[in-house]
Amino acid sequence: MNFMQKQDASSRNAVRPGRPRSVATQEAILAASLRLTERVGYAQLTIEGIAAEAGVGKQTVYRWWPSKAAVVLEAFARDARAVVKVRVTGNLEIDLEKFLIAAYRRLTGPRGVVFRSLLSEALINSDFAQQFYDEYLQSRVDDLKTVLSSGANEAEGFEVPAELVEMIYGAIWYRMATNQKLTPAAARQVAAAAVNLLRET
Amino acid sequence: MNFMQKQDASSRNAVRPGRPRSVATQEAILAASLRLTERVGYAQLTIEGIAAEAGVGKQTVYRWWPSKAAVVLEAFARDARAVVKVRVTGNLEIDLEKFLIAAYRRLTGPRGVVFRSLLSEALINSDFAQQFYDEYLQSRVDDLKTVLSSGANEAEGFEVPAELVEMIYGAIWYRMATNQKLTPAAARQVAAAAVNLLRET
Amino acid sequence: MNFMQKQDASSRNAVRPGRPRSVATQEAILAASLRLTERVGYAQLTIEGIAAEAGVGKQTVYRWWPSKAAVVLEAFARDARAVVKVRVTGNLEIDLEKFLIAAYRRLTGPRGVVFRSLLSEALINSDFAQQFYDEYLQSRVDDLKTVLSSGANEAEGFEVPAELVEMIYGAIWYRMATNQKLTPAAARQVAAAAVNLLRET
Amino acid sequence: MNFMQKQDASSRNAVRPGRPRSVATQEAILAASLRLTERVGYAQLTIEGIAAEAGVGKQTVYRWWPSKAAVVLEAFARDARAVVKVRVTGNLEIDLEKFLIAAYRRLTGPRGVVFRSLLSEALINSDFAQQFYDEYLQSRVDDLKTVLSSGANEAEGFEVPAELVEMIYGAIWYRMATNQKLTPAAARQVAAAAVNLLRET
DNA sequence: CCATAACCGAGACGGTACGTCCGGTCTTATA
DNA sequence: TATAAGACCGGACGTACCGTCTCGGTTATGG
Repeated sequence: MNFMQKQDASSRNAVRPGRPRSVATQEAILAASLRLTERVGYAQLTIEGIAAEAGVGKQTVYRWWPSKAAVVLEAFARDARAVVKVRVTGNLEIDLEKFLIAAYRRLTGPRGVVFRSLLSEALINSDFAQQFYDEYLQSRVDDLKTVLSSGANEAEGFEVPAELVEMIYGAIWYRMATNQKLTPAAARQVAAAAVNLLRET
Repeated sequence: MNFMQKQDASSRNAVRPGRPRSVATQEAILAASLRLTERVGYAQLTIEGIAAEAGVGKQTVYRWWPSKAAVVLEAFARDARAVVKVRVTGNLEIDLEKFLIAAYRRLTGPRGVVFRSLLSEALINSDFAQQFYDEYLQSRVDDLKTVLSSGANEAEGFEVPAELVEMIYGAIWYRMATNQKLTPAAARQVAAAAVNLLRET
Repeated sequence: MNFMQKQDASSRNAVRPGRPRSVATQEAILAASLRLTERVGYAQLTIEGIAAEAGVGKQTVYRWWPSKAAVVLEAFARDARAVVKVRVTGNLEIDLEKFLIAAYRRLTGPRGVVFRSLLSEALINSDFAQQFYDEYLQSRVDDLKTVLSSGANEAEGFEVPAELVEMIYGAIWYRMATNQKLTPAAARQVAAAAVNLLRET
Repeated sequence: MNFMQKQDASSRNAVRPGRPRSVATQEAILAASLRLTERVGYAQLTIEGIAAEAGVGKQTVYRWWPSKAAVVLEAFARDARAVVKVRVTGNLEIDLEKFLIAAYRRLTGPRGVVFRSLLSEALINSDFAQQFYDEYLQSRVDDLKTVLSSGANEAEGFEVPAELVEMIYGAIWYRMATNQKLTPAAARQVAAAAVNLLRET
């Protein structure tokens, strides 16, 4: 769960001597990392800056996270857990379109900047890519698969083809890296294509 | 064309006073930037390192490129121009599969590291995203469209749907950012899905 | 006192949060600056070189001193405080001659190189000239005045004429800037002239 | 004579093939070096700046002078040759006072900045110290000796004591390096002291 | 009158140091 | 033991000049 942090939950939750970890401080750091990423951009984001923004010592950040990417990932994933929702009605066309439009919209605006930052890091740091997948992307993939397989509930043991997920989410990332807006229209086109592909199978 | 450089082609080609730019130096820098990116990774790549590797003064790098991303992009794009080829036989299934397998293979191995670096930068720097598209990606998109539209030559004025390109190339980028190998099998699955979608239209 | 440093004594001696300044580091820097000035000369002296010689980060030098001149002045003045001594017997001729011969000798040899450096800087930087006077020269002027006025103790309220000090010390600086050795003979001649002038008054 | 320049007069005056040295350029460089020294100070003076100010290529400066100190010295000495004058009436008190007041005044104002620069350089560069003496100071010393010995014309073979020159000019340099104004009053006091010393002998 | 040669402006080049920023570690006092 | 503060060593930033070089072009002498 907390493998992004230097000490995992089990050892932290055990009763230990000394002053306990400050939850308020931890949350100040996570909030500051989101705020700063959105304000100045990931390249300009520094651990020093996060600490200052959170009103915290640098050491305190280093004690719990190994890098700025780890801090931002935890902050982003925690935020997503509270936000992302899946509704399935049984009508694949409508469900998928709604799901994708929501996803495209979520990634427009401030949080999109943070997401691009994480994706950017994942591309050049394979350890982080794994953490990014486990901490955040896995859940989104599960969400998508839930939607995609809801229309195929008659066929037991149906498995969503991997390349379909790759192509649907990949299409978002393509637009992100090519300066194109994540419009509802774009979402709709991808949704329609995905439905076509799924019917084919 | 050369807008990645601080001075564009027209003014550089004009007869100007002073010692002319050294071609050997320029090529040493570009070669060094590829070599170093592959060796130490983009995050560890520094202008200072490029200069040292090329046996060149730092200022000389700064004189012609504004950032490490710009150097690497020019080196990568120049290299790609010499390497990427498109063959069209008229058989869409086979042509597309061959095209994608070649693309997947090219992005495995050293050059893939460089490509990820550029993609990584494009995600957090929209100016660079534009340059990346203009200098490199545009051509790849044209290549793909050439292949995709070759099977539809009967229908005049046929236009490849934008989301198709997004989904095909996006699928590659998805695998890149999630630590998955770019296998020929993965390429084949995407190719097959793309053919299905194209037949549908 | 410590106005050569970026933070003055009062605020530094107060209990402040954070890791305190390292005395060992400070002394390594001062020692290195003398060593290097004597070895390579003031023009070739660099902050970078001082830091390297002291085994210290560049920033640590910049944190406490604003320029190489300031470092060298503090090192030189601190050293002088431990070395310069005045003996007064009441016999003006002998006292002055001894005093000047000692001064001439001290400024021959390695420390002379450092002194010339400071003088050189003072001539083209009037802020530094003030600091040089306050931190170092003032004491030497007092020493000289002590010697000069010791023979005139009968006359209460006797004041050494300013131009006398200027001419005595100026004679040293003249020889320094004209490649002439600071010989005991030269010291003796100036001492004799000074005694004559003083008797006249 | 011209040993400050890289090529001496004999070889330059000899008839040689090729385009001859441009006098206008040479004078533009000398004038620019004085102007810039007075404007920005010796520490901020650069060969590059001199070339730009003179509207000249850097190489042209380096072709004729080995360092910025050499340029400034030639410019300053040439200027002084046209300015400094000695008048001797036979009245030592008055002659010396007038001579020193003029010297003090000359070194106040812009040219004083240049003189301090040369003195500053001479203190840390003994080769330059020699050139400074030969090119400029020697003449001033001769001037001073002319004045000092004019009152002693009855005594044949009279030699001005070296330490007297050192003390008189040294007194000026002392004031320069200690941020004190070169006032006529200061000149008068030194003149009076010098006369006393001379009468003594 | 044209070849040869040196000069000149411009500016690229390999370097060195600048003064700053930040990374990651450490050492204080305090909680 | 955690924390805020901040000093520490180290490495890279992007810039300024150094002194050298290589262009096109200019101005002399001499064959």
